[in-house]
Amino acid sequence: MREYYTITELTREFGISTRTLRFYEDEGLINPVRRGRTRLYRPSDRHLVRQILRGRRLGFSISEIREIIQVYKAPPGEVGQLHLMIQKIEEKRQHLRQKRRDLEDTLQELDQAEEACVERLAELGVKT
Amino acid sequence: MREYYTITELTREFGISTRTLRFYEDEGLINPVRRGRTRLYRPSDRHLVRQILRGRRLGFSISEIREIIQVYKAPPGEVGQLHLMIQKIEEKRQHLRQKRRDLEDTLQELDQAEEACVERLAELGVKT
DNA sequence: CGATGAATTGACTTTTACGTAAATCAGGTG
DNA sequence: CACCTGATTTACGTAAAAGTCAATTCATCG
Repeated sequence: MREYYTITELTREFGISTRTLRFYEDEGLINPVRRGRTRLYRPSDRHLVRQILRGRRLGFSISEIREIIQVYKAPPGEVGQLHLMIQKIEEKRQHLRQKRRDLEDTLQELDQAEEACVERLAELGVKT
Repeated sequence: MREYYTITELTREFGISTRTLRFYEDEGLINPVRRGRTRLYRPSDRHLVRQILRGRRLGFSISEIREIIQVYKAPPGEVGQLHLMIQKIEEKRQHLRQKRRDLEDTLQELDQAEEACVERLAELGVKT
């Protein structure tokens, strides 16, 4: 496992622009270290980027992604904070479960649509 | 089952604004009938709205939602079109499967995060 | 040493998905 | 009829998430 990645390496790996990476940094989602002014991304930063993009694909906003990322970090030291955190996590899970329902419903309707197409083809005497 | 719904009925049912419904109409996603200038939504329109909102929650853009909705409609009459349609459907399914992977991965990381919290609580001598 | 190519910062622009305001209209009610 | 309520149209505004462009800096290779 490499120690550092450059910004362009990550843009290529993930198919995003440097602007996007810097934007996520401005938004406080990642914190690459610097050598001079140049950003160096650690494996942990790289993994964060992966998580961010996952959130993006799932339609979460930057601030929602920020909240999810908070959760991934080391657990807090105080008992009250820990309970709050667990509560937050459950909340996130609810959102994801809603999305999963939406997803399964959509998949099912796609199946139905395909079936209709296949039937129509059969009616037209096309062999499948 | 009701024959028609007014625009405000739908806004209340789905928790969206009239602006949003009219916007979706401008975008060609729905086509309520009219009595005079007033929009009347049929059960089929209502179902479309439900599908649109599902797509929205999953992070699809309007044009992606438009494509998905196309697929839900009655299958085309021509063989070539039918094959194209089936191809499109498979494509959509791929996108949804990607989202499902993202979703499961995120859920798993949330589980890990929660476990870390619980362990930390245990270390602090808090009974669960 | 000079040029070349990657990286940075900052400012401005764009696209998407609506929000909001103003003016108008239709239809029921007292 | 005056009025109110709910709907419509038109037009402009806006926040989020980047894209784009320009000016600079910096390292390093020949």
